[in-house]
Amino acid sequence: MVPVTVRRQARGERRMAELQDAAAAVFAEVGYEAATTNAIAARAGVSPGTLYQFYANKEAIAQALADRYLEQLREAHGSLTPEHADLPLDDLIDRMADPMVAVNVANPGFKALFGRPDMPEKLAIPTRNVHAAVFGRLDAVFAARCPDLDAVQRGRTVMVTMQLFGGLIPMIVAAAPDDRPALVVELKKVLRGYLAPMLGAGGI
Amino acid sequence: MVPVTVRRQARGERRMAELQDAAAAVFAEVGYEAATTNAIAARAGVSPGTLYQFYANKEAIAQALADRYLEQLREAHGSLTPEHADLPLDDLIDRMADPMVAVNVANPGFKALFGRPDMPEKLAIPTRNVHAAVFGRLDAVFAARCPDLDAVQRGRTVMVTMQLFGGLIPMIVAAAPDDRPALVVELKKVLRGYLAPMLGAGGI
DNA sequence: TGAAAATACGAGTGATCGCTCGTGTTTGTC
DNA sequence: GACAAACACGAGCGATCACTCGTATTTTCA
Repeated sequence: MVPVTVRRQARGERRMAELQDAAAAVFAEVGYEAATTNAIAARAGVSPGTLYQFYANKEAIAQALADRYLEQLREAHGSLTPEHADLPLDDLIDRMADPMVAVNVANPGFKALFGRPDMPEKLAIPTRNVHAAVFGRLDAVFAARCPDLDAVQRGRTVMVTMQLFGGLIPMIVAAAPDDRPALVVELKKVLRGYLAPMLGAGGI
Repeated sequence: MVPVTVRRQARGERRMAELQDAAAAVFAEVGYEAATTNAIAARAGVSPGTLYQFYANKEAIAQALADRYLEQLREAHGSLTPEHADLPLDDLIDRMADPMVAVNVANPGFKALFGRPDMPEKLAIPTRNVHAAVFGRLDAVFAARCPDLDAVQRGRTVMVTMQLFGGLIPMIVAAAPDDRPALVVELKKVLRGYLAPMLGAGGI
């Protein structure tokens, strides 16, 4: 029952968004594997059959969610381009960290989709897209800031930087809202301590 | 079919170890959720019924594995105590990082058991034990090194340090063996960059 | 207005998987 | 050698869950 091409009505578009919201909520609560498609449909106030009217299978919903996340990240990172490479390191770190934290806090469901050690292969594809997009951005900025750094070491640095986010952001998201600012400060300390020797003072 | 007290024979002890090995292998390959008890039994060259002769359920095997991990970590961290608090920071970092990396590389199955965002509640218990053990060790060392640091900030520092391991070690384990040394260097750069301002030069 | 397309329903199906149980085999003890 | 306890087997039970399908309703558009 996978409609190859369907002329969606406005109602259909709305349902798809509602189903994505429901999926995000359920994923956030019980994780991806334990989330049942029937629970997602129920959460959206819809029958199981209706869910499958719009999404071919469970993975397809997760992919839609991952794409939405990618979009949000792209927007949020709009102020992080090679042109900003000469800003003081603290500013650069703010422009990396703050949107990342904001998007993750606003979308608790996504922690269930990313950074999982064991993911169905199909889900790994949108995950890699997000990864690649972030990697590309950081790599471009680092390259602009340090043209002399060789590509291999730069790649390692970008990879490690991304893993630092991957390691610390779940902690920040899981923390009580009152505790988050202090943890964000720690995140930035980590980034500054790691990046300062390589990216130098830059700008100022 | 849960034997409350059983006089294990040598054969039984051997089987239990074989089942733990098989579980570690299967967990490493497909992750915890996707691992079937029948697959674990088959991997150990044993029938499903035999598996349940020794372990009450799937969680119980995971717990046994987690306990084994905790034991290995304890041994590996033997040279990290408050008495070593005055060593140069680089030495201290070596004593934290090297055993951590070694144990994780030697036990690829455990990455499926720890650092998961969504874990069955029962499995969270041995996970917390490991967490608490590592936390206690680091906290004691940091406290000995910086008696003036207030407990709240020290706790945050320990927590962040642990998350740094949690974020970077999977990357190191997943990397080709030839690439690992360079990544361990990066891990230590991260730790040094973050901890140096707080833990100071110490010792030397 | 009427028919086609899109949306919606929800009981049901097939497959999977954790776990059991009746039965047979090996090991330890007297 | 005899008896009990531990070990081992593997077909299959019960529950869960992704997904289907026949049918009913709403929307679109000529």
